[in-house]
Amino acid sequence: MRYYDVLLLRSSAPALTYHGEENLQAGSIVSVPLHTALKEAVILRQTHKPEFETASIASVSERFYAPEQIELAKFIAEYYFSSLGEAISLFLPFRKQREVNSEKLIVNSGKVPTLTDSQQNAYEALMQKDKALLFGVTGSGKTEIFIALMAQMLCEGKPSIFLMPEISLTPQMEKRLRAYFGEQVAMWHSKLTKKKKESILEDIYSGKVRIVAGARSALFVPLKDVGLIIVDEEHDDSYKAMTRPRYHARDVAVLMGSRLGAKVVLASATPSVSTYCKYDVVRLENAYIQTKKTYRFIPGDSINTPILGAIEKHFKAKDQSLLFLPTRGNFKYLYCEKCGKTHLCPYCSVGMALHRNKRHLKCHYCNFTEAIQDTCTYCGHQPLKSERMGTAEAIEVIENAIDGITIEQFDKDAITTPKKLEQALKRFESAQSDLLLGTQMLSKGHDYANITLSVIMGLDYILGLADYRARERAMSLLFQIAGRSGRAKEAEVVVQTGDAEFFQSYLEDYERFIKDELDFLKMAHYPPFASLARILIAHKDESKAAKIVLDTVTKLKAFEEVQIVGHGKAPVEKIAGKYRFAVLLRAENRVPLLKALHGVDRREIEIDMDPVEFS
DNA sequence: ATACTAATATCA
DNA sequence: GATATTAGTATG
Repeated sequence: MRYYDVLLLRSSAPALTYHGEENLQAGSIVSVPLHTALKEAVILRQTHKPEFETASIASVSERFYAPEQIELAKFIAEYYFSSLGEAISLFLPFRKQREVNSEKLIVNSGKVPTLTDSQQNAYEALMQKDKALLFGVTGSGKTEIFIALMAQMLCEGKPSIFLMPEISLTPQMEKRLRAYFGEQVAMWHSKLTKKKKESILEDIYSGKVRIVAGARSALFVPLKDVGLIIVDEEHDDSYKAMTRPRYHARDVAVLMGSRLGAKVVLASATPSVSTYCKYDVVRLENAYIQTKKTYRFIPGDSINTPILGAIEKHFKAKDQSLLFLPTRGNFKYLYCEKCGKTHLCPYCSVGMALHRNKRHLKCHYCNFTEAIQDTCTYCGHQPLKSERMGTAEAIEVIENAIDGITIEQFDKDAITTPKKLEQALKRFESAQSDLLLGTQMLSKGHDYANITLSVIMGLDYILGLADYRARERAMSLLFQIAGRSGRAKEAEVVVQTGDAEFFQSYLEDYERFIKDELDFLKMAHYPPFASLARILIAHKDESKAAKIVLDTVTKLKAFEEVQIVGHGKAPVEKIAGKYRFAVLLRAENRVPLLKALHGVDRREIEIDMDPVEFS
């Protein structure tokens, strides 16, 4: 009889011991009885007979996790503070080879995109490196480079993984990939039906599918001998998982690349400051002649005369426009109408959130609390404002002001399905609507060839968020949205902000912004010059939650290298009857931070390593 | 994670 | 005193 430590899939339980007759390898997927039901589990290791009675393994699946998958899961579990069972469950297992390789011919449609000189240069530079950041503006032709790289990998007999944010809303990438790789491409995301997933897995196992493109979960498909992992739009926060394991797909992709010997290409027109700092940069010069863009900066925080005037002018000229408005978050911030600046925490350089019911301002990092301010610290203007407009209101205001204009609402409320997305885009492309008005969704993926006017509102709001990357987020958004327009025609970009100077100074050079921002982050001790972790506590009993916080903080105080930036009630104090608390930690190096956190009792807390969300 | 067990609250 | 609800903990 053999004894095995097994991990229950999707469970936070520790490894449990079962027995069986068969000689099983680590990674084998089995079915084991627990209490009354059978559960899926993975063999972790063989072990000796324990003191207690063991139950017998019920059955052995023909699927298994490869040793590399288990090793990666171990890293993820340790770094992101999940159980190993939860971490291994991210991966999709391999299947035992049924018969000897049938027809294992490497087929490519043969088509390869013709690269321009600058694309060719970038391609060659990327071929030289194990990992790199491909930095190129929207429309510089990154996709052709990706395709050329994937085609080259196929020639070498190696499959590729292509990650992009929000797959369900980007069907055009599928079209482009299919044009070159046909049936060898599969699109993968978590919302696929079980049946669809099984059919794709079948195609992966058989070797028919050799390129998997999709959202962050596509990183974990069972492709053998992966040669290339591309992370497109690498700056996008949706690569960070918000449920356990709270991994960052971009960072895991880099790790995976080095463990598996795969090339990793991170790409963006507005790369994250951290990525730019950490990896070699391959610049992609502009391939096409950009049409002229004229920027105009206007003050204010609502749909005012200059904005209405601009929209009306383009509408009258039978041209199309786009208007961006950030999604209204849960929190309000005090900002100055005149200079656009948000009232910041004196200790953390992030926006102080307005808690109106409590009649105070609070820093979501360190919990510093002060009275609601009335006067702008920067210019002395008063009073400070907090109300901002939403999409629905904006549409109403514009419809009332401009006779006969048709507005397409382009946000999470209106675009709920891929079908609705397609219809909305179709209406706009066929000029049935004049103005595309929406949120962040506008900045993702789609090009709007005929737009002659982009209006960008609410950047001051983004700038004022309780987030150390608020400036980066605002700047990236401006570049992303401005980049959507002016493809075919000359375009005007109207930017509403009280801090025109800040944005204006970087308009021609995102890279210069990154460099300046790195200086700021270094001074303020934020990533990539420090490591952050957030502890979340939720408990039905408020005093108990507070006690857990205190116990945790007390324990952490013993670690000199770990700074407790702040702790207290979470920005949203109660969700689903549970009182929430949060602790923000910082350390110059991640290792002591990880060490400290592995030392505290983790049963009643959740640890969010490298957090991107602070509210 | 989930099911079981102990502890505690609720009810007639 | 019996039963419902909740909290705590072991699961193999």
